[in-house]
Amino acid sequence: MTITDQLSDLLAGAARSLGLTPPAVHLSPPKNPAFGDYSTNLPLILARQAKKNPLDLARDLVDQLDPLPDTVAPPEITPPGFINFRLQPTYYYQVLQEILDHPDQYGRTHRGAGQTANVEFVSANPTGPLTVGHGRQAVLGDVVASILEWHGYEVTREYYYNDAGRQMRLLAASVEARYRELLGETTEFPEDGYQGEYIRDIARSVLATYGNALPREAPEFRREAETTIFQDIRATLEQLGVRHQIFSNEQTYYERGDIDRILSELKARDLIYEKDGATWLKTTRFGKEQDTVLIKQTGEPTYRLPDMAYHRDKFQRGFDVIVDIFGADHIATYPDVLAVLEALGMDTGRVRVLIHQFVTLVRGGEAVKMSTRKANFVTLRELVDRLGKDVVRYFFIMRGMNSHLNFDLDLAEDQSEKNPVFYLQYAHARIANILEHARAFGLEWTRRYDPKRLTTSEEFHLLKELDHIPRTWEAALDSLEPQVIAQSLQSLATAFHKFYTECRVVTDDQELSRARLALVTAVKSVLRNGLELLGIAAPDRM
RNA sequence: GCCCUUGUAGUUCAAUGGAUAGAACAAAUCCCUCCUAAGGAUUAGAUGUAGGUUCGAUUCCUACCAAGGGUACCA
Repeated sequence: MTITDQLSDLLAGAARSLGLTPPAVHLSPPKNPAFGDYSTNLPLILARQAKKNPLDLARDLVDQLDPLPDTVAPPEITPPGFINFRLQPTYYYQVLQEILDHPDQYGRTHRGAGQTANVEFVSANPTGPLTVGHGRQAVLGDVVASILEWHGYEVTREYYYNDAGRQMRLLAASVEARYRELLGETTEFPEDGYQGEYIRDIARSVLATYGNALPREAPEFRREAETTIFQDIRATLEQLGVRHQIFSNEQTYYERGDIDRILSELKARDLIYEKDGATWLKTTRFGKEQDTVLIKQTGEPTYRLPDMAYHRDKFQRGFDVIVDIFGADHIATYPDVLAVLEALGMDTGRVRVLIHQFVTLVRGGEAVKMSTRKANFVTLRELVDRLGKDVVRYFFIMRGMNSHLNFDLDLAEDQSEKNPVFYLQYAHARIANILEHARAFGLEWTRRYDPKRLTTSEEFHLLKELDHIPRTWEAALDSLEPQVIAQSLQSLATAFHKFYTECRVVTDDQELSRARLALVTAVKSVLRNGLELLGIAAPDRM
């Protein structure tokens, strides 16, 4: 039980003993250190209910707070009605000891212990290389998965793609057109075809492998395209440090009959009907303005139907948590899928849908519309090649998924040297260097140290940052917003760099040195854990 | 038209309804006989507009303006 939980309980108890019914008591570290270490607005919230002035109520509440843990100083009351708690040094020394005792447990909640989670992300159809835009989702999904793992979930990272629809046919037709061009035949390039240079490369490879006599619409065109492009996608993800355990595709659900099964169940529940030669889903039942086409006039389902089959499959595989990560273009479609699953009797409360906004690519001061078909994209591979995995990952993860990110290609390379990720890594490397330096002086951090030798404001600032880590990393589990982890590491690194300039670790005073070695050792493990969560290297040397 | 997301410093982004709105880059000025200056210190600089709710609003509500996405037989 954390100190804030204890204080919350005490405050709630105090409120009840005054005859009040308190809401969830909220304690948070105030921005201004003059207001103590943790602060609550409970008197302000309860003033109306108590029919009292908040300051008077605060005094009454404080009078009822008994007994406080001995690591907490007597609380202070400040206008307009906050109660501020200050923690004793012994509390922070305990935090330090806790980290040193269990460096890999600090900040874990085990809330997911014994549970499984599935995170579906990237899921780009194999029609072209991954773009910078996909990079955001790749990193977001990977770190969300890591956060779940950190808190005890057994996580499956999954990639789902459509391999049965119009896009893949168009891809095959584009390859075939380039193939026939190579043979000198006059062909028409398909309207809306894929225009990228990589299509010509695939056509050349088809020619080299299968010769010049492939019949019209030979399956080789598609197969070769899919295989080649998928290899490229997987290699790019690998470069970014993203690994999916499972690749699922739409075709499977046709073959297994799941699509037909969904259809007949929807029919049995009177949720579909025929009109104009198409099959419609009654999405108006779910509060939409219009019904939705499930099967086109051509007899081919839209992607929604296999999506439904795929999601039901994920339910049937028994995951406790199912996370779907989509770009903003899917915002209108996932409610249909969820509504259908609900209608078919599944508990959609297990599903967490995370929508991220798109990355706007800026070149020469102007926004570039990216399109795989028109081949005016910048590939993710190019980006990772040029900037490196850590810079690219950090760039995408340091911002909230709802921000409409601007990515300026002209600045990317300049900025990459100034990427804040180096600030974090440098803190880690500096500590590694201190430890090495200490060893050279015959000073090894052992379990023996006297925490009371830590007294300066820089040391306490660091200890307080360490103290904040668990609540921040737990908040990341609730919100599945990775940027709060990045922010917590930034604050920790800032506190460390400040400490570094003000406090020398390796000194003639062996006892002081040992205490500071203990402190930086703790900081180092938290930084390492945090960087690992983000999938970023924690180097010992830079 | 309607729906979703977003408008914060010159720029790119932060800020569970809290107290003095943070950081980075860009600009200006300092600090390496000292464990790595990829660092530290200092200066200047912002909540789109108009209302509302609240003890308190960047945060919640309404309208307007602007950007991105969606608006159903592309995914």
